[in-house]
Amino acid sequence: MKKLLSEYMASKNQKSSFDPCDTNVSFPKIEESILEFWKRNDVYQQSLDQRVGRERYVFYEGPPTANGKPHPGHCLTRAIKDLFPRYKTMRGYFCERKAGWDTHGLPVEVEVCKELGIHAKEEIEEYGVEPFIQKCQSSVWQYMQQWEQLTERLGFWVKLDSAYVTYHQSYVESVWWSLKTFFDRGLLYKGHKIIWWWAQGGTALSSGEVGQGYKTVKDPSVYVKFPLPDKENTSLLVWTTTPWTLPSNQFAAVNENIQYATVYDPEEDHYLIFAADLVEKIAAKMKRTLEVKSTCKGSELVGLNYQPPFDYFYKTNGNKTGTLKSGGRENVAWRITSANFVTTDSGTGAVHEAPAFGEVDYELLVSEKERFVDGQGPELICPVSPNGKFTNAVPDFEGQWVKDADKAITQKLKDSGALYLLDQYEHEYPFCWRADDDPLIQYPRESWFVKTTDFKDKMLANNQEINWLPEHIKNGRFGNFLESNVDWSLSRERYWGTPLPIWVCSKTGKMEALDSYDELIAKPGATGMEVWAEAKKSNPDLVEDLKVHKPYIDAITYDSPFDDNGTMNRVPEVIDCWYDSGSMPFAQWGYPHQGQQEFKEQFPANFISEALDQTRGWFYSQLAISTLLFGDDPDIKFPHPFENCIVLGLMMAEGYVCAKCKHRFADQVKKCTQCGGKVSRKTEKMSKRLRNYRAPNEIFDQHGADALRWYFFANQPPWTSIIYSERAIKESIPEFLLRLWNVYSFFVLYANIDGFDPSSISVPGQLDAAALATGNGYRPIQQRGELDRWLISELNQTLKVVTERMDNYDNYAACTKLTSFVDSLSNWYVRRSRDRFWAEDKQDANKLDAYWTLFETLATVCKAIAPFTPFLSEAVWQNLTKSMGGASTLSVHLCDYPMANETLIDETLSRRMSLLREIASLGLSARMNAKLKVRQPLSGVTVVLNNPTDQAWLETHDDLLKTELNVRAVTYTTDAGDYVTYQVVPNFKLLGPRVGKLMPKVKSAFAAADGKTILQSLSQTGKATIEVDGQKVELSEQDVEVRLQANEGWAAAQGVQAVVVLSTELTPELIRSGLTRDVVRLVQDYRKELDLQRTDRIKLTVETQSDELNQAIQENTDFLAGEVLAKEVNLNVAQGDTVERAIGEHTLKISITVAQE
RNA sequence: GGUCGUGUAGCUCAGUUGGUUAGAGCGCGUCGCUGAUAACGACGAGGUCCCAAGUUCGAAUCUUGGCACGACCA
Repeated sequence: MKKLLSEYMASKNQKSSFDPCDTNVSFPKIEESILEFWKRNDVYQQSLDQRVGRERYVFYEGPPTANGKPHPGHCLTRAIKDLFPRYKTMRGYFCERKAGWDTHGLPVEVEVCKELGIHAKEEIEEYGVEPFIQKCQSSVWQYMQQWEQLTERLGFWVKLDSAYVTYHQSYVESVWWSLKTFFDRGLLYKGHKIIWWWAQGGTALSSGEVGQGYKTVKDPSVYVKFPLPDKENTSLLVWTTTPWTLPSNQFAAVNENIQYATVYDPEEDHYLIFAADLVEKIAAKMKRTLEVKSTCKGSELVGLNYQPPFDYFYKTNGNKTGTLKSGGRENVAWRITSANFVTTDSGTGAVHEAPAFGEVDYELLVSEKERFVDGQGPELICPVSPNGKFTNAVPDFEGQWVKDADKAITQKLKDSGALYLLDQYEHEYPFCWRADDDPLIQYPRESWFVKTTDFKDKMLANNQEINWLPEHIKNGRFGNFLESNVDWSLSRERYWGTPLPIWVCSKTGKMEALDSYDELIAKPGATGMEVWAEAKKSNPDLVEDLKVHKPYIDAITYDSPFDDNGTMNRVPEVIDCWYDSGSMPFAQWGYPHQGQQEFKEQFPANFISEALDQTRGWFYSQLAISTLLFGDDPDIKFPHPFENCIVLGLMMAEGYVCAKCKHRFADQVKKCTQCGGKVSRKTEKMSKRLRNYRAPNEIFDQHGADALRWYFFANQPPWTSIIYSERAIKESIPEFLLRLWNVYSFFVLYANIDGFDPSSISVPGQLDAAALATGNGYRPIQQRGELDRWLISELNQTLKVVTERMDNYDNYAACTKLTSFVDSLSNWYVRRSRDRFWAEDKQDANKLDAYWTLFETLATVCKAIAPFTPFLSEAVWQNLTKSMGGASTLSVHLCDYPMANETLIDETLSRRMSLLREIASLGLSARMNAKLKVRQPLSGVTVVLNNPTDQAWLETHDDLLKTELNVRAVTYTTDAGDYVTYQVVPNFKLLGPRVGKLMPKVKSAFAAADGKTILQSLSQTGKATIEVDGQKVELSEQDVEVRLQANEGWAAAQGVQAVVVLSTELTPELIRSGLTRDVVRLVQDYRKELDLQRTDRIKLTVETQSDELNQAIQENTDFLAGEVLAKEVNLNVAQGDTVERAIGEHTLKISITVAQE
């Protein structure tokens, strides 16, 4: 029955259908050759070409910045971005994938500054904007090669050579077009914004930068009296930790809903108003007794005027009033207002407001301003210059750095009697991350804004139509962010960015926006183009795109259309680089100056995916720009510019940290190499600084791109945070990739031995069912054996689920299904079919069925996993189709995605087979429990089913169970007598709603009742009753569930559907049979020890004093000889090299000599 | 401080509209197989489903309040 390896060796010399495959597979090596194959045949392009004219599936690439090395997080993004376009392409869509690069912005400038060893803005100016920009432009491509390499190595199919680049002229002009549109529609305006300002460096810091520089510091904490003219001898007690902002005070804020107390301070003979909850605390600080005279709600204080502690502005404007929109007049400043951000957590419950130096303060000013008729409200007071020093508006402190002035200001408050209490306050305060000792200040700067708030409702409506994965992003993080939308602060006082395309008239200050370079230079009186021309002349390598950048674009001026003597100059700002990337839906085509057709066909995107950190980044910038630009167009429906968005989780690194010295290790170590401390596992944020992750290339080289991809796709839904651990990646290989590979190599091994030749198919193509049907010896599925039908049924069931899940962007569930199918394929189909592959007759129909079934399954699985693991599937496909000499589809990636043929899904068979597998598993479990190893044959098992429906079918599979369980007989019974107790439990789902509160009592009634009686009644009459509290509850068959309980004293195992009971009685004959198997095992071990070839035939001598063993071997000589390839078996005195072994109490000596052929 | 998310086995994670025996893989242990063989397979141990209260006949699942962690924002 078994085939000799020598035949296999011989078959190698014949023409074989498949290249033999190495069981010691190296996936990385295979992948390299597949990459080569794809490149040679331009397979990606072919996959597109064959879909031209089909419905499009539009993918937008969120542009990465290539000025840093790619890290594992980028692998995940790129893997997901590859998966769905590949899948959709196979499903028949036309899916072009244009790459893109984000190139502008502060991070690029910072990199260049680092390289130049400078950091302040002045230093950039000193170095020269022109060479600086040129450096930025080239620095952007610093790691380009690594990015392209990663992209290709990961198998991310994307058009790199036609990538869009945000600094390209066409891109910039497209962005200009959108800005001009906004400008012309009045959506672009200039306003103030309070930003974190590095005064010494003269630049703003982004929130990310600010976040890096927090330090714990002690600041003065001052409690200041703000006298209330309307209340005699009474002050509002106000608290601040920035005394330097007091000269700029404009309001005091209270919370309308907090209770405020008027307290009397006998030592000062003065009344103070502050939050009632804080009276004790402040009294304690002052070490005084404060008497509460009355309390009131904050709302009663709102509107009162006060005298600020400094009168630099108050003396001229203190009594200024303005007309309210609601009618009436009110003081424009130095008035108590309400603000709900005021709390009693610290301070006094009354907050000093200096709108110039606090973002919330500023918002308060803006909302105050809105209450007044235009032009009559409060104006911003800012007596500090951008260098952080007081101006002459505050003569007492003029020229002092504000933080230094804190002391003098506090002293002055003391002198004037305004200071009530001086304390210290410890808190976190931001410092410049580049100049450690420079505290940042909040400071107002002029900035250009996009009026996104006008479109809030439209953006929300647009958002509602987007399919977010995970769903909670829609109304959670992203929705909330939209709800609290503020106008987009667009401009940056920097150098390397898209210039804001607004030109101002030198005479009138009137402005216009332009949207192309050609339009600019064609303007009447346009001059300054020579600056670029000269730069280009002296360095012909300069890329043409730089001419639309600073400083060249700034050099160009033209005659003002607004005033005959005026000149138009560009405003100095560049724009936020997020605006660049958010414009890609149209700017990637240079729309509308060019690419109108492309835009029309590829807007909006069906699919995008980025990580969670893009919520306020690219996801928002795209949605905002798109909604503002196209939201009013009746022809463009929501959602746009993207329909489905997978929001990826953040990637964590697995590391090991020493508990003692905090030293970090990438690999697991037993003890800290630095201090010998205990090292424990820790997952934390990936960080370049900690170097707590392995470079992607190392993973590719050791485990391969498919391993990494499959790990990403199959181990968790993509939106959970993913731990990037080499260990985990490695461990996920055997479960799927290797298991599939083993099945495949098993197939190749035997197909070659038997000369199975699939090239008999007349038109192979994609090896679909119709093509296969023409093969030699191919029989329709229905005519094949049960195992084959079962496998094909499972296969189609799998395809059905996988396509359903993938259509819902659920790659995780799809992979789970594929994994379980490959498990069934390997551990049931192949395992149970092995002897068919070993069958003697090469033309045996049953054998050919096995080949065709496995071949079809492998080919189909190949196609099904192609989007997930493109390399492995290609490698298998190439070999499966090798013999067809080009008549089959060139690449698996040019195939259509396999769809389920539902007529081949046999649910009954599927159910039965899983029952059979369960019984086998129970049998093994019972053996384990009874400590009866599988090698020991048993006389039989008894299977007790709790539902006899499938018994007849099972009985036809006795042989299978006999082999699996090594028993001589299998019997089924429904009356298990002593083995089993029937337990009848209520069907809670059905009975629960019906009996309601009676349920617990029903439950105990069931427990008390005799299961057998109920079952009998049910099987005879179809119903039964059970008594609860004197009430009768009618039961139908659906109302109960039967459970079997294996009784004590039997070697039995119970499952959900059956109990399997072993016959444990061992006859001498059974024991001898088991002993023989033990001998086989020992001999095989010894063969291995002797390094014998698997094909070597031997002469075996066994010497033993045990009569029983002698008898066993004599009875089973043929079996023994067959198993160990022995030409002869002797029971003599062992000679030559012998080993002594024992089986239980039997000892034996074994000697082996290789038999000559 | 706010918002969002997460908390289930040693680890990484599933868990469908609430239904009473909570799953998978890895790891670990025991064993098997030795013609897929530097593989492979079976079985097993391991859980206060973060805590508490509530709703319900019934809660890992729903509600509320805590706690812890993470992210974003302030």
